[in-house]
Amino acid sequence: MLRATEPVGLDFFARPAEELAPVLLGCVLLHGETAGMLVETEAYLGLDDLAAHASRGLTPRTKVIFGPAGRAYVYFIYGMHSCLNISCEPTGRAGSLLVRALEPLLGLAQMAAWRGLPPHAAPRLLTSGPGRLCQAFGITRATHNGIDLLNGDSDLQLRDDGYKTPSILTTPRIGITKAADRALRFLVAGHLCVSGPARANGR
DNA sequence: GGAATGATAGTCT
DNA sequence: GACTATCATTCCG
Repeated sequence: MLRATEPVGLDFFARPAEELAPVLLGCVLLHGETAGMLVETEAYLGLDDLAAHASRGLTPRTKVIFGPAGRAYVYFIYGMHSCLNISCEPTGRAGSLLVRALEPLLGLAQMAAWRGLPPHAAPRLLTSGPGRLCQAFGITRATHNGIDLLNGDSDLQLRDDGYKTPSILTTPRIGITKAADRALRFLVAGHLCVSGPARANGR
């Protein structure tokens, strides 16, 4: 069932976000006893993408985006939520992917506990949304920002379980006001665990 | 089923 | 001092 064994290589990540985002659908995020498969991502580019944090240039907050690929960029938003990104592009160039939704695979009860939900809450409530999945995995800026997702010793890891996503849907990004017309959101068509309204997702 | 709203704190101007 | 890559709740139809 779960073949989450192969770490993903670094050179694989050192390319543009819009190219990498659809490819990472089907990869597995691993944190201790919990694991989830990526079913929805968004690409954020560099200086010419006004919706990206990195568009304002290098600041203390955005330094991970400009750093090496395959690192976790975790930021705190709206006073209460964390969001997880994966850095890409070679060092010195900005680019990242926002992880918007996962399909829970292992440790569902653990995720529910982190979310403050009953042990058998519906799986789609656990990780469908960037804020939700961070809460379910216990990911915060303080604990995970900047860590190497490709290192087998890391607390949080990204792996390739060889799953080929049958059908990928592309839509504009969600929750932004600038550059909102660019189709840089990628999701597994019709998947139960993607965020947003069902009709727009082929469900 | 869908729209509106409030909570709440880090970051940058 | 304004803004924000969100979520849960509360309405309304």
